Amino acid sequence: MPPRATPHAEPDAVLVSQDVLTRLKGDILDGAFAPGARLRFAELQRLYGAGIGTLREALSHLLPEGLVELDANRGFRVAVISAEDLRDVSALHVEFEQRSIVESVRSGDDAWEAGLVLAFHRLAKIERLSRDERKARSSEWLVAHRDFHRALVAACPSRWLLRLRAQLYDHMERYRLVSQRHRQLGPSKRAEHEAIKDAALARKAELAGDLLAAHLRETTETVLRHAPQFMPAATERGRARQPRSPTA
Amino acid sequence: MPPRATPHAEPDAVLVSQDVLTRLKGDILDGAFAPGARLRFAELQRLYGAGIGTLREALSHLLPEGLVELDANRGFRVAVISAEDLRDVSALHVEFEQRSIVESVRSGDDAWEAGLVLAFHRLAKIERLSRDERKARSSEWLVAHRDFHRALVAACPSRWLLRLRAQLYDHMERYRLVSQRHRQLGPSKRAEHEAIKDAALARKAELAGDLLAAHLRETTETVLRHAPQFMPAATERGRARQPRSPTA
DNA sequence: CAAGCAAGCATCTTCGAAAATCTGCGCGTG
DNA sequence: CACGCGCAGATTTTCGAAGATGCTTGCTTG
Repeated sequence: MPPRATPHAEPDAVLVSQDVLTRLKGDILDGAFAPGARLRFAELQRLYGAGIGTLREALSHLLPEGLVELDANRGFRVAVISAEDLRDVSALHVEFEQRSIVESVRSGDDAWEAGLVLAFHRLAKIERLSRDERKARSSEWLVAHRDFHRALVAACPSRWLLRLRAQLYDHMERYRLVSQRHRQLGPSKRAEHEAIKDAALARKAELAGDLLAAHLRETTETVLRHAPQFMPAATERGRARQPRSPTA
Repeated sequence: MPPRATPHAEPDAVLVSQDVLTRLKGDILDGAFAPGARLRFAELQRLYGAGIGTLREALSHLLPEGLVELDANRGFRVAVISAEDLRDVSALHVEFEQRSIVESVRSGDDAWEAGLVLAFHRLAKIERLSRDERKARSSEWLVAHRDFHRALVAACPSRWLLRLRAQLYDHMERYRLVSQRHRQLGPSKRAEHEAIKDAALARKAELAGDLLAAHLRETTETVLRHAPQFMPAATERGRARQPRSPTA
């Protein structure tokens, strides 16, 4: 599938580079750019309508996050994925989510509760829909899901824990989305989300942490179970050149 | 102190942007650019001899690492520091170092042992010197110290644990170096380093972890004890404009 | 025919000019 | 005198041309 770039989503992005960064990151996370694919400036320029310098800036931003890789004079590539990396990321991610939510529940105030209720409401509204409809509005679901999980841990007092959690969340999201391209949309996790939310609001920190951890582990298991389908298992180094796309 | 940029240190850096990145990061870590200071392109251009685009690329790289901050149309600033942030970073850093070294000791092979012995030797050679001499060769010590700590954990099988550890190490190093500008150079930690190395080579994973954690906690305590001296405690937002430097 | 070499092409990397934006100052006005 | 307005200078942001590098193809040679 030739990548089709996300349209401008946030007209409020003050900087072009920030807007490009957001869209590019989203397109890498949801697999519009396949893992390992080269990111050529000519194509990116066409897709995002930004200058080369601006694109380089956005890609440089993604470099330390581990979403793209750079080798000298050969340009940027989307970071590769592997079952091993997935297990590594997932183990740390589960742990960070758990620790974040425990601390968040313990120190959350009224504003946190309100934010959580709102985020859950938005997510539940989409998750109540039929599978087909959920699929059609998957990008909405993605944002709502992300916001819900962020709302759960938002009151965690450790900025660094949240920061690292966010990094790992991104990578897990990429694995989920890339794998989803090769299989059916799974069943809704509405009940699980609700249980976590209720535990959090009831201030049962440990319970919320355990539920969240189980929820995440299950997701990882699902992805791993389908891993061979979306990880072509060690194709030869460097990947075959992509067939020339249909052009404009 | 007007910042004086690090001279080209790695002639083997293939990309100008990578070279600039290395030097700029080093200069931020050791406080040549004070926390909160604005990073003006005119000045950076003069200091590093690189074009604006290249500088932007390097700064974009430092953005997700949390070493610089960006607000739209107002440019980049060195990330601010605070005792609260230091405690946050330190707690996670200690934990990550401990976990990394435990796993590293458990799965380290011959090559790891050799690397550790070598790194310790290099570090010890500098730490045996007198205080004055250590001060004179502080940049050498910095590299040796960094390499030693990296060698300790190098065999940890989790790439992500190592990656996050490295991020936190950088931030802790900045706190150490910025605080050191305002006080005497502390006593050598040679004995502690040796004890950690010996425990690691003796495959006493838990012991090595505990020693390392204690070593790091002590360092943080020292820095925190001197915090008021290098953290001017909430100067008014935006800081006074720096006096015009002597110019070229 | 295999290996080595060179030209041509594709692509990346660097750079600073031009446009956009912000900040500070001086002036006029209520 | 306080306040708002608008201009001038300072700074950031964007962009693509020009140079540098790597890859491929086709030719030459042993």
